[in-house]
Amino acid sequence: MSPRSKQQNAQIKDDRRAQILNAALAVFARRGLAATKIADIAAQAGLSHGLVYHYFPSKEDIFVELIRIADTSSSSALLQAEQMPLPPKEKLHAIAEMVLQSFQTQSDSAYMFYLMGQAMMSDSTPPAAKEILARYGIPYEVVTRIICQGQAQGTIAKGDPAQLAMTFWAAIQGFATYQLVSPGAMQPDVDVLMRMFQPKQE
Amino acid sequence: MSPRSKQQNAQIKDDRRAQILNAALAVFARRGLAATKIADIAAQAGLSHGLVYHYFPSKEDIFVELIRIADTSSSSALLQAEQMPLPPKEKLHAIAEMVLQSFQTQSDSAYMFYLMGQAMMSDSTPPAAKEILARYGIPYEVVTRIICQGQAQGTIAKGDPAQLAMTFWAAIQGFATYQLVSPGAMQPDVDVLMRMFQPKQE
DNA sequence: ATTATTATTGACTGAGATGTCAATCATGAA
DNA sequence: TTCATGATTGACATCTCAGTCAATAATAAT
Repeated sequence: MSPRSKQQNAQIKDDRRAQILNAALAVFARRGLAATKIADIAAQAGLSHGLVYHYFPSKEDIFVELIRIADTSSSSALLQAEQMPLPPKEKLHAIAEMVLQSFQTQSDSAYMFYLMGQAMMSDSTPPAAKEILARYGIPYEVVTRIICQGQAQGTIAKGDPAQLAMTFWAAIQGFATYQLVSPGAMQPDVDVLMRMFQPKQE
Repeated sequence: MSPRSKQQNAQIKDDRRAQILNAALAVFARRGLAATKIADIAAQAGLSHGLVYHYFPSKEDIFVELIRIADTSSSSALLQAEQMPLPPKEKLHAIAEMVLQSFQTQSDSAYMFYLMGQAMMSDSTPPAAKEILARYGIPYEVVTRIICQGQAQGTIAKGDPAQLAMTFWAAIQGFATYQLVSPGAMQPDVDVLMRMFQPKQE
């Protein structure tokens, strides 16, 4: 009666969805949402453009899904990092290292980062994605909290914690961009970045 | 015989060109090249879309012209800054302040910065723009030179100067993005940025 | 083999954007 | 006023691409 089992079909579906999302991430990051044709995504994924519509209702929906994934995965990674049993300064160091490392090893990560930046900037970002991004603040908040703790114990420089956190992420955002422009050209040095938090020495 | 003098026509032409370029800069930065319709630029500039074609052969040509302007103006600003009679560290400080200040006062500047980043990243950047960008390295080289001088006299931390320069510009690139996402929300602190160059203290 | 089910394809349609162009408007010289 | 020049407009032809859909391929149960 049934040619393929439910499970088999579900498996194929999941595989194809992942395949399409992966292809779309690379193409979106490199061309931007508007410049990307469904045919580009299909080609990158190695299937017909009709099939893409079998799995996603539209180009925008793929984009929104990617933003959703980037949001949840980065938020959970940061919340998890916050739990590490380390003093504040070392925790920031570990976070920076983790993020920069991920830019090198899995290019997915730098793509995701860049995609978020793109989506936040652009007026042509789909509203559904804008909504997710409006709520997006976990990584920012985590870093702010850690900075506050470090300041309380004097291991991190004084100054508005939110501003320091913003500077931290702005620099990392810049690194992600750099990494995509010149892949593998130069590994940013975490220690240099961490000097931003160096308290005045007397 | 002549209804308007050559000069008057030249004046109008220059004005319109500038008007269109200004409008295009704002729209390109916010939407990206592909998502921008000629009609958007025309609307922003307050004229018909037909007229845009009277002044520029295509959307891409406008884009390339903007990249050319960004290239020459930023290069000359940096070369000029290099000539300031200041010790290396203070020179870097002055450059950072100049750039960050310009993000606040004339939003043109942040737009230009972001546009360059976008153009470097994107696969859909017109080849002519890519060529300009391939040669683009003056700001980078200037900062590298200043860092070398500072390292020679011990006022700037040791480490690969090119890498430090990259980190410097990556952070500033991040600030430009931040500034466009949340205009006026938070002024990045130049001193925080400058700590990246702080040599180890004993 | 047959068949039911679902994945997969690619020709097709319609929306919308680009780039063209004939007609119109604005201006200052004559 | 009239006229010549060039700026300016908006309707139009053309093209590209998003999204649809009827037809086909693949598969495993029967």
